[in-house]
Amino acid sequence: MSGAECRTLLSRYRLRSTEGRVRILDLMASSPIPLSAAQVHRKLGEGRPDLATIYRTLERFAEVSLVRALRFGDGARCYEIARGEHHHHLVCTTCGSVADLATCRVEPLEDLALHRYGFHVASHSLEFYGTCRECTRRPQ
Amino acid sequence: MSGAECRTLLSRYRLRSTEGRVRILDLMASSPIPLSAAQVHRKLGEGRPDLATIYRTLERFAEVSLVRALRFGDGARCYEIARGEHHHHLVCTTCGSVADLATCRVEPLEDLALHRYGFHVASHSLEFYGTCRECTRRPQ
DNA sequence: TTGACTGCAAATCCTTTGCAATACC
DNA sequence: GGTATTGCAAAGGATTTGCAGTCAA
Repeated sequence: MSGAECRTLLSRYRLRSTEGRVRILDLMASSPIPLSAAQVHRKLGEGRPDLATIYRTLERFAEVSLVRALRFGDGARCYEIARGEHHHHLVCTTCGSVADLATCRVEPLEDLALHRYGFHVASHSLEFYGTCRECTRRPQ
Repeated sequence: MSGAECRTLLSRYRLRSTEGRVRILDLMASSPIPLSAAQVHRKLGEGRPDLATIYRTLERFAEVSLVRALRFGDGARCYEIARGEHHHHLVCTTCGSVADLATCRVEPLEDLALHRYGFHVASHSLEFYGTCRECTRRPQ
């Protein structure tokens, strides 16, 4: 995503286009995997934007649904650019890779929750942990 | 669970039966909802066992599968006594209640992960967030 | 111009660790 | 008695906050 495209997108969401926000949005848009605030900070060179600003910015982006907040089993809060459909993740516990699993078939469980418990599901999180193809092939 | 029962259970798992462990196990066994280390500490009166000991103990219990570790969307690590089958949770974002949803039907997704991505699923986490029956009924 | 945004430093919260004292088996 | 376990204090990491200065609209 070019700088101009980032600025357009930001203004569409009524967010001020600062250089920091453009850099963060650009990075998020080009990252194949979800990133934590610390990872964004590292990838942007530890300089500015400030770590605190990165936290605030990612949170702001999540508020307007520019990004989606995730939380994996290790507790790290991560964000991914909110393109495409809601989906789940395949987290490799060996190499740390994260792949998207497009199809979502948890509706039957949501129906069960409603009919048996009277519980209205607003959202859910579903993540899989295991071993990716490459790590399965690779010896040890 | 009585003190004696706790001690029996602990020794069955080859864990020394200290007073602190008995109190923690007793509490976990009687709690209808998962508890964090801080919650255990509070419920046990802020005294002993020490908070650090509670962290170590819950982690130890999880190692031997006396409890299961969970992590909800807010990031708090919680533990629940490991009785019964693997299951998922209905977390009410209004009142904070947590109910168990017994049935688990995510195998089709695990099959998909394997066949389409070559990803071997070892475990998964699935939690639902929404509004429980009581909070739905209750005005505001 | 002015309110949104940022940097910096400090504060919070959650969790872990080192170590000497203690309690269990 | 020997070792696992504990308490206490301190360290560590992630995240938030206060505040004054800065910048986009």
